[in-house]
Amino acid sequence: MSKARANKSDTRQRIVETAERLFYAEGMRAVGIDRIIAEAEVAKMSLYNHFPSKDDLILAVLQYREEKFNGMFENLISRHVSKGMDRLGAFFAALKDWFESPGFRGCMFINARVELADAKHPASKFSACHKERFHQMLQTIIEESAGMNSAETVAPAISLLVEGAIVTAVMAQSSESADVAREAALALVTKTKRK
Amino acid sequence: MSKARANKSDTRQRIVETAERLFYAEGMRAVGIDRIIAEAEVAKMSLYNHFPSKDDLILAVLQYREEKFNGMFENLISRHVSKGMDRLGAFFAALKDWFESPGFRGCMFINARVELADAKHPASKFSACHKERFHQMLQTIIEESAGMNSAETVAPAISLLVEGAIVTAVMAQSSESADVAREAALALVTKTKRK
DNA sequence: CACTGTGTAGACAGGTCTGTATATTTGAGG
DNA sequence: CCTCAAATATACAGACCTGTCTACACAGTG
Repeated sequence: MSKARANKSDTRQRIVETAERLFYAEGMRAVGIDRIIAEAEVAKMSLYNHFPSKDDLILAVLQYREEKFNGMFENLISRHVSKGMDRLGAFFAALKDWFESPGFRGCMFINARVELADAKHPASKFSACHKERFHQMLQTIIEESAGMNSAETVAPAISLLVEGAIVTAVMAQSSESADVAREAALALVTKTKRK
Repeated sequence: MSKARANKSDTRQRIVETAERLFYAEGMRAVGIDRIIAEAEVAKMSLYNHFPSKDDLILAVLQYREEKFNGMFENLISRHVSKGMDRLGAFFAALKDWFESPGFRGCMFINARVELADAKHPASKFSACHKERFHQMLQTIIEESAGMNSAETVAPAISLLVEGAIVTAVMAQSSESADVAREAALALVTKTKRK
């Protein structure tokens, strides 16, 4: 009693959540297994029973991160939408919220791709796929503001603006790139519509 | 004789160039000192005589990288300019050339910032400064195509497009983001001029 | 010639890393 | 109550990492 032993397998979940937090904050190469099990309060063998290797854990962490990030981001967007903002404006407002959130250190999937270096690593491939899904989500939002046809032409450019804003927010340690991206995106949308 | 002993200190230069090549290709955490001295054909003590620690070497490598990159990029731009292209168009053509160059793995300064994680690390600070200088250089080019006044307003947006194109080129392993960025940049310039 | 500065070769210390092995404890279901 | 799956604690192997130390080779200069 009282030791609050892990019931069934929230152990796995605790490992993934702890690793996600540490990997995002300090990088996947910088954080070792011993550190993860210490902070997750889990035995090393428990980790290796759930994940054959650190690479497997990394992949699982990114999968978890995608779900968590999507949920968080949709949440931020709806909050702005419910205040009367259109969805594209709400997207950029959410982007800025994210940049200003404590512990912000850029896009974890970009970071993973950079840190792992190897494009063939499963986690690199997953990160590339995440970006495709993210840009698809953004395109859907753009369609509401720009219409189906013009969205197809401006969406790739706006995706670049967003990726650039993320990177620049990290490099310059400032969230103002979100505003620059929003203004440019709106300019592109109105220009395309007018055509 | 004949061993082709290092005359004076091209030793230091050989260390920096080797480290730059390895760091860019595989990451600064992934490449160890032993690997660098082996490929540079240099004794470990020679390295530690020139650089007190690996962090110092990293900083020196980034300084070297900036000069090398600037030279390479200016070179690519002039080649396109001499074929009759305007400087802004030449910039994006050079960007695409870079993306398609063998061994391309994104912006080394972004990569350094991501890998080091610590914003206060000297190499992180240097990387942030490099980005400022790079964007300033880009703004100067934009001024030629858009005029002084409108350049000030569009340059930050075009910088985001360029950063986004770099990241996307890595993630998608494709150079087409350079074309998307160019088209969007031209659209922003013409729209701003018209106003 | 002797001195000095630079590079070389290689061993080594001390830490950290991933992953394994072992032996034990715990809790839930039949 | 007994069994079995899952978690625990801990030690350990073997690799790799940064950085130091020592002893030596060589070239140029006074």
